[in-house]
Amino acid sequence: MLNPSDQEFAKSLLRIFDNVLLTEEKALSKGYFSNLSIAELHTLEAIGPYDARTMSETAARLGITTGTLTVAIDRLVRKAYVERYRDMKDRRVVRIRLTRQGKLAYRMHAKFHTLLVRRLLDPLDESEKQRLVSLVKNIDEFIAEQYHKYSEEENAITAKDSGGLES
Amino acid sequence: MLNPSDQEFAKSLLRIFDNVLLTEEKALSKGYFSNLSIAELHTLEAIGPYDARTMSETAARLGITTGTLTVAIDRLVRKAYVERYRDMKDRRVVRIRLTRQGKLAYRMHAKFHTLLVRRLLDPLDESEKQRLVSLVKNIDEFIAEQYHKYSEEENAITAKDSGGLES
DNA sequence: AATAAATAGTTTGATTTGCAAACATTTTAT
DNA sequence: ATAAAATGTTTGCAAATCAAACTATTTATT
Repeated sequence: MLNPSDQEFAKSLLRIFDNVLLTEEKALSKGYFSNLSIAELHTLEAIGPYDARTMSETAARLGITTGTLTVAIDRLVRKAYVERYRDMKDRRVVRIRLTRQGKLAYRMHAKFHTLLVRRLLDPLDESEKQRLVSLVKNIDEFIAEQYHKYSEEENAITAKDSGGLES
Repeated sequence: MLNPSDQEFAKSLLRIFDNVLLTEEKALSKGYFSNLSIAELHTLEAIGPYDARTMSETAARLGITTGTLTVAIDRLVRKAYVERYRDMKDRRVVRIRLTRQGKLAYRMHAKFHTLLVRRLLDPLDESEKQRLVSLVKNIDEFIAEQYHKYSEEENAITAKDSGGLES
Protein backbone atom coordinates (compact mmCIF):
# COMPACT_ATOMS: atom_id res chain seq x y z
CA MET A 1 0.00 0.00 0.00
CA LEU A 2 2.75 2.43 0.89
CA ASN A 3 0.05 4.83 1.94
CA PRO A 4 1.92 7.52 3.81
CA SER A 5 4.50 8.16 1.13
CA ASP A 6 2.21 8.08 -1.90
CA GLN A 7 1.76 11.79 -1.75
CA GLU A 8 5.46 12.34 -1.26
CA PHE A 9 6.29 10.06 -4.14
CA ALA A 10 3.81 11.76 -6.44
CA LYS A 11 5.42 15.06 -5.67
CA SER A 12 8.91 13.76 -6.37
CA LEU A 13 7.76 12.28 -9.63
CA LEU A 14 6.11 15.46 -10.79
CA ARG A 15 9.06 17.55 -9.70
CA ILE A 16 11.29 15.40 -11.87
CA PHE A 17 9.26 16.21 -14.93
CA ASP A 18 9.42 19.88 -14.16
CA ASN A 19 13.13 19.71 -13.52
CA VAL A 20 13.90 17.89 -16.73
CA LEU A 21 11.97 20.44 -18.68
CA LEU A 22 13.65 23.29 -16.84
CA THR A 23 17.08 21.83 -17.44
CA GLU A 24 16.35 21.50 -21.09
CA GLU A 25 14.93 25.00 -21.35
CA LYS A 26 17.91 26.35 -19.48
CA ALA A 27 20.25 24.66 -21.90
CA LEU A 28 18.24 26.03 -24.78
CA SER A 29 18.29 29.58 -23.51
CA LYS A 30 22.07 29.35 -23.29
CA GLY A 31 22.31 29.05 -27.02
CA TYR A 32 22.81 25.33 -27.29
CA PHE A 33 20.82 24.24 -30.31
CA SER A 34 21.03 27.70 -31.78
CA ASN A 35 17.75 29.54 -31.91
CA LEU A 36 15.32 26.69 -31.42
CA SER A 37 12.60 26.46 -28.81
CA ILE A 38 11.70 23.23 -27.08
CA ALA A 39 8.56 22.93 -29.15
CA GLU A 40 10.59 23.38 -32.29
CA LEU A 41 13.07 20.72 -31.21
CA HIS A 42 10.19 18.39 -30.52
CA THR A 43 8.99 19.03 -34.02
CA LEU A 44 12.39 18.20 -35.48
CA GLU A 45 12.36 15.08 -33.33
CA ALA A 46 8.95 14.06 -34.62
CA ILE A 47 10.05 14.50 -38.21
CA GLY A 48 13.14 12.44 -37.54
CA PRO A 49 16.47 12.47 -39.34
CA TYR A 50 15.68 10.02 -42.11
CA ASP A 51 12.52 9.96 -44.19
CA ALA A 52 10.28 12.80 -45.20
CA ARG A 53 6.95 12.82 -43.36
CA THR A 54 3.53 14.17 -44.09
CA MET A 55 1.99 17.01 -42.13
CA SER A 56 -0.82 14.99 -40.59
CA GLU A 57 1.49 12.16 -39.63
CA THR A 58 3.78 14.58 -37.85
CA ALA A 59 0.96 16.50 -36.22
CA ALA A 60 -0.46 13.25 -34.89
CA ARG A 61 2.92 12.29 -33.46
CA LEU A 62 3.11 15.61 -31.71
CA GLY A 63 -0.49 15.55 -30.60
CA ILE A 64 -1.28 18.90 -32.19
CA THR A 65 -3.55 19.97 -35.03
CA THR A 66 -2.25 20.35 -38.56
CA GLY A 67 -3.13 24.02 -38.35
CA THR A 68 -0.70 24.45 -35.52
CA LEU A 69 1.92 22.44 -37.33
CA THR A 70 1.57 24.52 -40.48
CA VAL A 71 2.55 27.61 -38.54
CA ALA A 72 5.41 25.83 -36.80
CA ILE A 73 6.75 24.48 -40.09
CA ASP A 74 6.52 27.93 -41.66
CA ARG A 75 8.96 29.14 -39.06
CA LEU A 76 11.25 26.12 -39.29
CA VAL A 77 11.41 26.50 -43.05
CA ARG A 78 12.22 30.17 -42.64
CA LYS A 79 14.97 29.25 -40.21
CA ALA A 80 16.21 26.63 -42.68
CA TYR A 81 15.81 23.56 -40.46
CA VAL A 82 13.10 21.99 -42.57
CA GLU A 83 12.24 21.60 -46.24
CA ARG A 84 8.67 21.39 -47.46
CA TYR A 85 7.39 20.12 -50.78
CA ARG A 86 4.26 18.60 -52.26
CA ASP A 87 4.02 14.90 -52.86
CA MET A 88 4.08 14.08 -56.56
CA LYS A 89 1.76 11.10 -56.35
CA ASP A 90 -0.93 12.61 -54.16
CA ARG A 91 -0.78 16.33 -54.61
CA ARG A 92 -2.85 17.01 -51.49
CA VAL A 93 -0.11 15.87 -49.20
CA VAL A 94 2.82 17.99 -48.14
CA ARG A 95 6.06 16.34 -47.19
CA ILE A 96 8.51 17.76 -44.70
CA ARG A 97 12.09 16.75 -44.18
CA LEU A 98 15.05 17.97 -42.12
CA THR A 99 17.68 19.99 -43.92
CA ARG A 100 21.34 19.38 -43.20
CA GLN A 101 21.12 22.01 -40.50
CA GLY A 102 17.98 20.36 -39.15
CA LYS A 103 19.75 17.04 -38.92
CA LEU A 104 22.64 18.67 -37.10
CA ALA A 105 20.29 20.15 -34.51
CA TYR A 106 18.56 16.80 -34.20
CA ARG A 107 21.82 15.05 -33.44
CA MET A 108 22.95 17.69 -30.96
CA HIS A 109 19.70 17.35 -29.09
CA ALA A 110 19.99 13.58 -28.99
CA LYS A 111 23.54 14.00 -27.73
CA PHE A 112 22.30 16.27 -24.99
CA HIS A 113 19.78 13.68 -23.85
CA THR A 114 22.43 11.02 -23.86
CA LEU A 115 24.69 13.22 -21.78
CA LEU A 116 21.94 13.86 -19.26
CA VAL A 117 21.28 10.16 -18.97
CA ARG A 118 24.92 9.24 -18.75
CA ARG A 119 25.38 11.59 -15.83
CA LEU A 120 22.40 9.98 -14.22
CA LEU A 121 23.66 6.44 -14.69
CA ASP A 122 27.32 7.08 -13.94
CA PRO A 123 27.20 6.82 -10.15
CA LEU A 124 25.27 3.55 -10.22
CA ASP A 125 26.85 0.12 -10.31
CA GLU A 126 26.10 -2.27 -13.13
CA SER A 127 23.18 -4.13 -11.54
CA GLU A 128 21.58 -0.91 -10.39
CA LYS A 129 21.80 0.46 -13.89
CA GLN A 130 20.11 -2.58 -15.34
CA ARG A 131 17.41 -2.32 -12.74
CA LEU A 132 16.83 1.34 -13.38
CA VAL A 133 16.61 0.84 -17.11
CA SER A 134 13.99 -1.87 -16.83
CA LEU A 135 12.12 0.15 -14.24
CA VAL A 136 11.94 3.14 -16.50
CA LYS A 137 10.65 0.93 -19.27
CA ASN A 138 7.88 -0.23 -16.96
CA ILE A 139 6.91 3.26 -15.90
CA ASP A 140 6.86 4.28 -19.52
CA GLU A 141 4.49 1.50 -20.49
CA PHE A 142 2.30 2.05 -17.50
CA ILE A 143 1.85 5.72 -18.14
CA ALA A 144 1.27 5.25 -21.84
CA GLU A 145 -1.45 2.81 -20.88
CA GLN A 146 -2.94 5.33 -18.46
CA TYR A 147 -2.95 7.83 -21.25
CA HIS A 148 -4.88 5.52 -23.52
CA LYS A 149 -7.29 4.88 -20.71
CA TYR A 150 -8.07 8.57 -20.51
CA SER A 151 -8.27 8.85 -24.26
CA GLU A 152 -10.80 6.07 -24.59
CA GLU A 153 -12.96 6.88 -21.63
CA GLU A 154 -13.76 9.92 -23.74
CA ASN A 155 -17.08 10.80 -22.20
CA ALA A 156 -17.61 7.90 -19.85
CA ILE A 157 -16.69 9.85 -16.76
CA THR A 158 -18.45 13.07 -16.02
CA ALA A 159 -16.74 14.76 -13.13
CA LYS A 160 -18.54 14.00 -9.91
CA ASP A 161 -17.37 16.82 -7.70
CA SER A 162 -16.86 19.65 -10.13
CA GLY A 163 -19.34 22.39 -9.24
CA GLY A 164 -20.30 25.15 -11.65
CA LEU A 165 -17.81 27.85 -12.43
CA GLU A 166 -17.41 31.07 -14.31
CA SER A 167 -20.46 33.22 -13.78
CA MET B 1 29.04 2.07 -18.99
CA LEU B 2 25.85 0.69 -20.50
CA ASN B 3 26.78 2.42 -23.71
CA PRO B 4 24.48 0.81 -26.22
CA SER B 5 21.29 1.42 -24.29
CA ASP B 6 22.01 5.01 -23.20
CA GLN B 7 20.20 6.32 -26.20
CA GLU B 8 17.32 3.94 -25.66
CA PHE B 9 17.11 4.89 -22.02
CA ALA B 10 17.14 8.58 -22.79
CA LYS B 11 14.26 8.08 -25.14
CA SER B 12 12.27 6.12 -22.59
CA LEU B 13 12.90 8.77 -19.98
CA LEU B 14 11.82 11.59 -22.21
CA ARG B 15 8.80 9.70 -23.41
CA ILE B 16 7.73 9.29 -19.81
CA PHE B 17 7.71 13.00 -19.26
CA ASP B 18 5.68 13.53 -22.38
CA ASN B 19 3.27 10.80 -21.39
CA VAL B 20 2.74 12.14 -17.90
CA LEU B 21 2.01 15.56 -19.27
CA LEU B 22 -0.30 14.12 -21.90
CA THR B 23 -2.15 12.07 -19.32
CA GLU B 24 -2.63 15.08 -17.18
CA GLU B 25 -3.72 17.28 -20.06
CA LYS B 26 -6.09 14.59 -21.23
CA ALA B 27 -7.62 14.41 -17.79
CA LEU B 28 -7.91 18.18 -17.75
CA SER B 29 -9.60 18.38 -21.10
CA LYS B 30 -12.17 15.89 -19.86
CA GLY B 31 -13.41 18.39 -17.35
CA TYR B 32 -11.70 17.06 -14.26
CA PHE B 33 -10.56 20.09 -12.34
CA SER B 34 -13.24 22.19 -13.98
CA ASN B 35 -11.93 24.82 -16.31
CA LEU B 36 -8.28 24.97 -15.26
CA SER B 37 -5.26 24.56 -17.49
CA ILE B 38 -2.11 22.78 -16.38
CA ALA B 39 -0.33 26.08 -15.93
CA GLU B 40 -3.15 27.34 -13.77
CA LEU B 41 -3.08 24.21 -11.65
CA HIS B 42 0.65 24.64 -11.23
CA THR B 43 -0.02 28.12 -10.03
CA LEU B 44 -2.54 26.89 -7.48
CA GLU B 45 0.00 24.30 -6.45
CA ALA B 46 2.70 26.94 -6.01
CA ILE B 47 0.43 29.04 -3.85
CA GLY B 48 -0.44 26.03 -1.76
CA PRO B 49 -3.53 25.37 0.33
CA TYR B 50 -2.44 27.02 3.56
CA ASP B 51 -0.78 30.43 3.84
CA ALA B 52 -1.11 33.43 1.63
CA ARG B 53 1.96 34.06 -0.52
CA THR B 54 3.45 37.09 -2.17
CA MET B 55 3.58 37.53 -5.92
CA SER B 56 7.37 37.41 -6.21
CA GLU B 57 7.63 34.38 -3.96
CA THR B 58 5.13 32.52 -6.10
CA ALA B 59 6.63 33.69 -9.38
CA ALA B 60 10.04 32.47 -8.21
CA ARG B 61 8.59 29.09 -7.30
CA LEU B 62 7.09 28.80 -10.74
CA GLY B 63 10.15 30.13 -12.51
CA ILE B 64 8.21 32.88 -14.27
CA THR B 65 8.33 36.67 -14.07
CA THR B 66 5.98 38.60 -11.84
CA GLY B 67 4.55 40.21 -14.93
CA THR B 68 3.43 36.86 -16.21
CA LEU B 69 2.08 35.89 -12.81
CA THR B 70 0.07 39.10 -12.55
CA VAL B 71 -1.83 38.15 -15.68
CA ALA B 72 -2.29 34.57 -14.52
CA ILE B 73 -3.61 35.70 -11.16
CA ASP B 74 -5.96 38.14 -12.85
CA ARG B 75 -7.55 35.19 -14.54
CA LEU B 76 -7.60 32.99 -11.45
CA VAL B 77 -9.22 35.76 -9.46
CA ARG B 78 -11.81 36.21 -12.19
CA LYS B 79 -12.47 32.46 -12.09
CA ALA B 80 -12.70 32.68 -8.29
CA TYR B 81 -9.88 30.27 -7.44
CA VAL B 82 -7.66 32.91 -5.86
CA GLU B 83 -8.04 35.97 -3.67
CA ARG B 84 -5.68 38.91 -3.89
CA TYR B 85 -5.11 41.67 -1.37
CA ARG B 86 -2.40 44.09 -0.34
CA ASP B 87 -0.26 43.43 2.68
CA MET B 88 -1.04 45.84 5.52
CA LYS B 89 2.47 46.04 6.87
CA ASP B 90 4.36 46.52 3.63
CA ARG B 91 1.94 48.03 1.20
CA ARG B 92 4.10 47.22 -1.80
CA VAL B 93 3.47 43.52 -1.48
CA VAL B 94 0.40 41.75 -2.79
CA ARG B 95 -0.72 38.57 -1.12
CA ILE B 96 -2.54 35.77 -2.91
CA ARG B 97 -4.41 32.93 -1.34
CA LEU B 98 -6.62 30.08 -2.53
CA THR B 99 -10.35 30.50 -2.14
CA ARG B 100 -12.45 27.59 -0.99
CA GLN B 101 -12.91 26.63 -4.62
CA GLY B 102 -9.17 26.96 -5.17
CA LYS B 103 -8.48 24.63 -2.27
CA LEU B 104 -10.96 22.14 -3.65
CA ALA B 105 -9.20 22.14 -7.02
CA TYR B 106 -5.87 21.82 -5.25
CA ARG B 107 -7.02 18.75 -3.37
CA MET B 108 -8.55 17.15 -6.45
CA HIS B 109 -5.33 17.59 -8.33
CA ALA B 110 -3.33 16.09 -5.50
CA LYS B 111 -5.75 13.18 -5.42
CA PHE B 112 -5.25 12.67 -9.13
CA HIS B 113 -1.50 12.49 -8.66
CA THR B 114 -1.88 10.05 -5.84
CA LEU B 115 -4.14 7.89 -7.97
CA LEU B 116 -1.63 7.92 -10.80
CA VAL B 117 1.12 6.89 -8.44
CA ARG B 118 -0.93 4.24 -6.70
CA ARG B 119 -1.66 2.61 -10.03
CA LEU B 120 2.02 2.70 -10.75
CA LEU B 121 3.04 1.17 -7.46
CA ASP B 122 0.24 -1.38 -7.16
CA PRO B 123 1.78 -4.17 -9.21
CA LEU B 124 5.09 -3.99 -7.36
CA ASP B 125 5.92 -5.91 -4.23
CA GLU B 126 6.94 -4.13 -1.07
CA SER B 127 10.70 -4.17 -1.58
CA GLU B 128 10.35 -3.05 -5.17
CA LYS B 129 8.19 -0.17 -4.06
CA GLN B 130 10.73 0.97 -1.55
CA ARG B 131 13.41 0.74 -4.15
CA LEU B 132 11.44 2.72 -6.68
CA VAL B 133 10.68 5.44 -4.19
CA SER B 134 14.31 5.94 -3.28
CA LEU B 135 15.31 5.77 -6.91
CA VAL B 136 12.93 8.52 -7.82
CA LYS B 137 14.30 10.60 -5.01
CA ASN B 138 17.78 10.15 -6.45
CA ILE B 139 16.75 11.07 -9.95
CA ASP B 140 15.02 14.10 -8.58
CA GLU B 141 18.10 15.32 -6.76
CA PHE B 142 20.34 14.58 -9.67
CA ILE B 143 18.29 16.52 -12.12
CA ALA B 144 17.81 19.44 -9.77
CA GLU B 145 21.58 19.57 -9.47
CA GLN B 146 21.95 19.45 -13.24
CA TYR B 147 19.57 22.33 -13.44
CA HIS B 148 21.64 24.40 -11.03
CA LYS B 149 24.71 23.55 -13.02
CA TYR B 150 23.15 25.08 -16.11
CA SER B 151 21.93 28.04 -14.14
CA GLU B 152 25.33 28.87 -12.80
CA GLU B 153 27.39 28.21 -15.87
CA GLU B 154 25.47 31.21 -17.14
CA ASN B 155 27.92 32.33 -19.77
CA ALA B 156 30.75 29.91 -19.23
CA ILE B 157 29.92 27.71 -22.16
CA THR B 158 29.57 29.24 -25.56
CA ALA B 159 28.22 26.65 -27.93
CA LYS B 160 31.05 25.06 -29.88
CA ASP B 161 29.23 23.63 -32.84
CA SER B 162 26.40 26.05 -33.35
CA GLY B 163 26.88 27.74 -36.71
CA GLY B 164 25.16 31.00 -37.69
CA LEU B 165 21.48 30.95 -38.46
CA GLU B 166 18.71 33.13 -39.72
CA SER B 167 20.00 34.98 -42.73
C1' DA C 1 -18.79 11.69 -66.73
C1' DA C 2 -20.79 14.49 -63.09
C1' DT C 3 -21.64 15.20 -58.61
C1' DA C 4 -20.87 14.27 -53.85
C1' DA C 5 -17.96 12.95 -50.13
C1' DA C 6 -13.64 12.46 -48.06
C1' DT C 7 -8.85 13.80 -47.29
C1' DA C 8 -4.78 16.97 -46.69
C1' DG C 9 -3.26 21.34 -45.72
C1' DT C 10 -3.69 26.34 -45.02
C1' DT C 11 -5.70 30.49 -43.24
C1' DT C 12 -8.08 33.18 -39.86
C1' DG C 13 -9.52 34.73 -35.37
C1' DA C 14 -9.18 33.84 -30.82
C1' DT C 15 -6.94 32.52 -26.23
C1' DT C 16 -3.16 31.34 -23.16
C1' DT C 17 1.42 31.69 -21.72
C1' DG C 18 5.44 33.97 -21.58
C1' DC C 19 9.27 37.87 -21.54
C1' DA C 20 11.33 42.46 -21.26
C1' DA C 21 10.99 47.02 -20.40
C1' DA C 22 8.55 51.06 -18.77
C1' DC C 23 5.96 52.52 -15.09
C1' DA C 24 3.74 53.54 -10.24
C1' DT C 25 3.93 52.96 -5.44
C1' DT C 26 6.07 52.17 -1.25
C1' DT C 27 9.95 51.36 1.67
C1' DT C 28 14.78 51.80 2.93
C1' DA C 29 19.36 54.14 2.66
C1' DT C 30 22.23 58.14 2.21
C1' DA D 1 14.94 65.21 1.64
C1' DT D 2 16.66 62.88 -1.94
C1' DA D 3 18.21 58.75 -4.01
C1' DA D 4 18.08 53.89 -4.36
C1' DA D 5 15.86 49.55 -3.90
C1' DA D 6 11.96 46.55 -3.83
C1' DT D 7 7.26 45.02 -5.28
C1' DG D 8 3.78 44.78 -8.52
C1' DT D 9 1.30 46.21 -12.74
C1' DT D 10 0.95 47.52 -17.49
C1' DT D 11 2.24 47.43 -22.22
C1' DG D 12 3.94 45.64 -26.46
C1' DC D 13 5.38 41.68 -28.48
C1' DA D 14 5.94 36.69 -29.80
C1' DA D 15 5.12 31.63 -29.62
C1' DA D 16 1.96 27.96 -29.34
C1' DT D 17 -2.32 26.31 -29.56
C1' DC D 18 -7.31 25.33 -31.14
C1' DA D 19 -11.62 25.46 -33.85
C1' DA D 20 -13.76 26.57 -37.82
C1' DA D 21 -13.82 28.20 -42.49
C1' DC D 22 -11.59 27.52 -46.62
C1' DT D 23 -8.87 25.53 -50.94
C1' DA D 24 -7.23 21.90 -53.62
C1' DT D 25 -7.13 17.21 -54.68
C1' DT D 26 -8.57 12.50 -54.71
C1' DT D 27 -12.02 8.85 -54.24
C1' DA D 28 -16.90 7.17 -54.32
C1' DT D 29 -21.55 7.26 -55.94
C1' DT D 30 -25.04 7.76 -59.11
